[in-house]
Amino acid sequence: MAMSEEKSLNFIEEIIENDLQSGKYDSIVTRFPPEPNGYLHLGHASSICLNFGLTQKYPGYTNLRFDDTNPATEETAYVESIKEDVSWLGFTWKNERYASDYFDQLYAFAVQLIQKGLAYVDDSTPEEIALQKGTPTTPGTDSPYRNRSIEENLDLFTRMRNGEFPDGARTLRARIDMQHVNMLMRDPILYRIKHAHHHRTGDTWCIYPMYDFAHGQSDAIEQITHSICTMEFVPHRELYDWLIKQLEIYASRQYEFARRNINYTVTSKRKLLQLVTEKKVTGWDDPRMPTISGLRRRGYTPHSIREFCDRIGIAKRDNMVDVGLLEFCVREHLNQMALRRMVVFDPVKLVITDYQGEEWLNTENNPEDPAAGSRQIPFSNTLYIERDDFMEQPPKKYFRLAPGQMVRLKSAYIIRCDEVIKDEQGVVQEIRCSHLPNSKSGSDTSGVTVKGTLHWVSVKQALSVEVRLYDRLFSVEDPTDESADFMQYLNPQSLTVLPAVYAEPALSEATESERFQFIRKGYFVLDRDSSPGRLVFNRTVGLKDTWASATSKK
RNA sequence: UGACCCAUGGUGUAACGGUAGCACUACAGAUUUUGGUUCUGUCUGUUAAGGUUCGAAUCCUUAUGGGUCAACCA
Repeated sequence: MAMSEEKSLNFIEEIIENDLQSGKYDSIVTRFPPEPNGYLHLGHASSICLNFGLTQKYPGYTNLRFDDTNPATEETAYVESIKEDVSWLGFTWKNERYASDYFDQLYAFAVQLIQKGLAYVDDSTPEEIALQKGTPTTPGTDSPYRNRSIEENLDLFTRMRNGEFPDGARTLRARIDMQHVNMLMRDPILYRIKHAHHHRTGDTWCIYPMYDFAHGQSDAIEQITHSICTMEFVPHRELYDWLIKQLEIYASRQYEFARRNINYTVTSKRKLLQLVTEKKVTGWDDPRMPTISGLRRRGYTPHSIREFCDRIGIAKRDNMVDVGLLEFCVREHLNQMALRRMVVFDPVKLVITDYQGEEWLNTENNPEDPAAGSRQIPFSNTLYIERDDFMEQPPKKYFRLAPGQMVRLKSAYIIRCDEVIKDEQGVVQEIRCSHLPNSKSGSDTSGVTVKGTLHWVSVKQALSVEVRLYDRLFSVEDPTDESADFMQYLNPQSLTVLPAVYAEPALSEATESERFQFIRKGYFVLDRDSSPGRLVFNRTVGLKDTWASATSKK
């Protein structure tokens, strides 16, 4: 008998299982450490799902830590949005922490290093420091201030803290090795002077620790067992470990995985910010943005994003994930939960000449989920159907309406096209049909089978709503390709607004928490721009359309 | 002219010296009151050359290709 399938572990899970089995740890602690200088995006989702997922799978917990060591770029508004996004994705952090919580401790660590002769105050200018650094292929040179006495360093560092020097006048540097092959080990800057207001500590400080003197130390303070980051931090690991050793603090370990790249989009805070500031999108939560808030507004479900992160996995090699997988994940979830509704985007009038009056027909809300129940839809002899559901001269295998051809109207009757009314330009104005009275859905005794089923809306009860259709933001797979500025690859057709389409009346009660499938059209969600008299729907993703892809190929 | 990281179908990811598997995509077919869903099937892969071994995607060497490193950013 087949055992329950054993899911293979990613390399970080393997490390953790080894650590747990060897007794190195009884439980683990991870952290998600965003800098509050922008909104979270799909790349962060991967890290969130990894870090939080690990402590759901293994004993332990995950902290949310804001890496707020640069007051120039960070804001409380970003902190709030990050918390909202992590929660929305479905994760709960054990402790909410800030690197700025540790500024006193970090300062004490720096003093400790000075006392051990492992750090010094440098008066060099940024240009001089850059020169001293050397290049990856040539060794660096010592700063003339490298051999100051411990007393002088202590005095200068205190005065730096006391605000006696202007921005950039001095730095605190680790005293390691200017000849080191790893550039990061060439006396890295630990503290810089910045007379700036911090979103949490206000004006208490005018010196701020650099990433390398804050991140690992915060990990140690929180006793993070597995500090997971992306591959570009690999060279930092040596410095991370050096500081642990010299400071004699808790030995957190850093592990790196490759950042997930997704085609037809960008996931870099800098580029996303540029899209916002240059008004190429309406904001961080524009439904075309790969931000969590954008995806949320677009109608993505937290579950579908988690599923996506799970499927793309974690590894160390460069990658370019197909955005089609994200779309697959959301379709899969929405198919199970979305309420079906009928909406006609590009209407043409259809009259059933041998039908009188009106009736309300019963139809299921979701064929995948009987528990979703059913609703009533109004039917009459004057309807709207999609213009492209009719062709006067249909190609082969066209299952829709054509002169003399029969189709079923979803949840209603089978009809046959008898006559087409056109204007002087030859544009179809009205399609006249007759119906099979005994073909009513649920009680069909006609014995007739048809290949096509069309969605429709009764003209008299039709609701007018706005629909916004989104396409990928960029028209090339890799907009970050250096051969041109990424802005040049923006897809001019990324947004299509249909200000007035015709919807069945049940949609008037739509709420933002519901998801809809407009039958044969795609998945939609109510946008917050809606007002009582003016409903706006965002298309989350279209339905798979094998007919359209087959016909476009010809 | 250096150091470090990485290399499995079109894409993502497994195989831990012993049958190259899974998913997405694509393409067929069946079912279907959504050309959706579901079901079945098909195509496509270990960067290269040496070496170790009874046996190599896996270990070693070299080459090739991609990426990272010279912010008082994170």
